[in-house]
Amino acid sequence: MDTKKLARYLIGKTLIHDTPEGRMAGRIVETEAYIVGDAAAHAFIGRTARNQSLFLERGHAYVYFIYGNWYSMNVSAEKVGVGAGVLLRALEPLEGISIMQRRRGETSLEDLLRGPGRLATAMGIDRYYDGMDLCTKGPIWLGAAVKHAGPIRSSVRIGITKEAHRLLRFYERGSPYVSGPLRLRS
DNA sequence: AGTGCGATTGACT
DNA sequence: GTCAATCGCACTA
Repeated sequence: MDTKKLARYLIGKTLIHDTPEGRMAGRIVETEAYIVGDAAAHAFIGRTARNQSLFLERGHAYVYFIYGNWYSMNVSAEKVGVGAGVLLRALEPLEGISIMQRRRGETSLEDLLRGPGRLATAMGIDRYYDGMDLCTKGPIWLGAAVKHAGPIRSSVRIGITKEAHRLLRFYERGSPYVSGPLRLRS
């Protein structure tokens, strides 16, 4: 499975985080692929202290800090030594909603996990989780789909300038929990 | 040691 | 719709 396939595969799966406050879980409804040779990818410049988790075996967390305020989470996508990942851009709230709302403020269900920075804030994800294996049950992991996913559509990626034309963003069509402008949600 | 900028968000016009 | 905030990282010297 390559990075692009993983980005599609992850739609509908769940992200679960167990904390002392309780369990939080969300259903992945939007992803973006950052593939090998992609000038927009963090791994493009080669392995560094910051991005080394992208070079781990498929299924590990790469968490980075951006714009002085936000964290975003990726799933490493290729075999060891190859840098590529899938950015988690939006989740549908499933469990631990009151915990997440406490972290994010009094936001609607639709805005709670809509956007990479928002979902990381709500789920309590920071650099502590960087490098963790998401494929085995631990503090944070990826679970099976809880319901049948709707049709998956692709679009240009959001928030980047380099290689922005590539159709490497994937989302569940019609989901109210997807980020981005309306034309990129239907 | 200094510089420029980013896989975003929230506040404001 | 526009725009500032904010700081870690990569790069230059």
